[in-house]
Amino acid sequence: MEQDVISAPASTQKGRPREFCVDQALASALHVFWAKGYDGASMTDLTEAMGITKPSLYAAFGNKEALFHKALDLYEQEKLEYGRAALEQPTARKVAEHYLRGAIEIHGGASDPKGCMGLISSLACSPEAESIKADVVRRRASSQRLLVERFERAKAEGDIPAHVDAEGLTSVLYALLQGITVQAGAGATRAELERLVDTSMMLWPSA
Amino acid sequence: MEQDVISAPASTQKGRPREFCVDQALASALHVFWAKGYDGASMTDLTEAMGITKPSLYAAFGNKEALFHKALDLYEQEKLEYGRAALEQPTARKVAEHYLRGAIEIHGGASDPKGCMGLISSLACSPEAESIKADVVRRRASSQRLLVERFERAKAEGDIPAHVDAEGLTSVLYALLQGITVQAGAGATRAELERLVDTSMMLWPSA
DNA sequence: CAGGTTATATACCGGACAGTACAGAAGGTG
DNA sequence: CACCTTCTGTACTGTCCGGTATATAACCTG
Repeated sequence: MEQDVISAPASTQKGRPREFCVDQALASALHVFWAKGYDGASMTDLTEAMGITKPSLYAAFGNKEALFHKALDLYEQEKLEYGRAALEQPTARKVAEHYLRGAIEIHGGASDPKGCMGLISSLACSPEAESIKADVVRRRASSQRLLVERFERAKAEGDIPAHVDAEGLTSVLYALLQGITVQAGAGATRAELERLVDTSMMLWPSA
Repeated sequence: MEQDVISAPASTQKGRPREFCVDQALASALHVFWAKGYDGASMTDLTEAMGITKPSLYAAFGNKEALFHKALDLYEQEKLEYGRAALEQPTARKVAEHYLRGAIEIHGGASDPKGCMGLISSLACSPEAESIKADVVRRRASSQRLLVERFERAKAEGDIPAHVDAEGLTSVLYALLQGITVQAGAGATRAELERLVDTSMMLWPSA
């Protein structure tokens, strides 16, 4: 099996062509998972939003869990871009501010569902969704590690006081981030979220 | 109906006496809702933990939603005590620290489930659980208002700088609180949570 | 055209869900 | 004792869940 190793001659499709766009269907699925969480999103919710039937979904994506992981990949690539961009800001203060303002834009915006897809899907925790939670926690830990390293560098560069704990500061920033997504999901207005961020930045340690 | 208005003479029980303690059953239900959230807790989970059968549960508590609201009452009274106690601390800094350390104790402790029952139950959001979410949000808003008033007083008393936004500061403190419960639920150790709080307190505005 | 391959739609599977009908058991009161 | 009331356990309802068997439709190659 899997032996189209070398000389597949641009293999023209065989059999009936698919009638929907996989990427577009995945984007629709992402929207449903984001709004309802993994457990809350039923196969009926998903197929209706994606505009396909269940057998088509299973043929294209495997099963509900595999679909979720692919949707989470897309979410991380497209929607959590601001987190990667934040790391490249010149100072720790600007890193933090970029994170927090980005969170308002993405998790409190008007076009997409409110809140954080990962948080929503990992807090509920049906027994079967334990691997979902584990995936989310693992991804969060890896991006959190990057932030710790960024703050260590900031200490070395002097834009964070030497007595500050880089890991503690990262946990604080993530807590603020999580609080923003929670409050956005609970119906906080954009103005309220901005006051949260403004006040956070006022507390941020100055060089 | 309901006409035991005046002269019920200490009405001795009529009919077969109940074989379980309602308060104890409610405490068991609280534990299940706390661990699994409203949607995640099935009637089977609840009846098994409470040690009673379904008809007994329905007779004593009404239905699943009514049981949840009663469990949430108990949760607020017993487990969120630290929030009320915090308001009585002499300075704003001590109010905040009491809140955050209390959160570690309750939401990151070893005896009870990790995380916040309200947050877990309100983020999932099945269509039917919308009233659950509304209840949690309403309770949160009312306790948040008390905190704003406490910080306004602190500004008047001078232990918060005058330029600080009391509502913003309250949102920040709640965000930290929510972050603590999220991270506790995701498996953070007590030491990690304490570093989070230590760092938060270092950022807290000094008089 | 026939034959192979892949996608589609309908209709179904066993299981779990919240909630309940019913019969019997346990207590009072005459 | 009979009688009424309330609780208890068993067994059931209808609905929704994730996942699939089956038959047919659409495309290729020969």
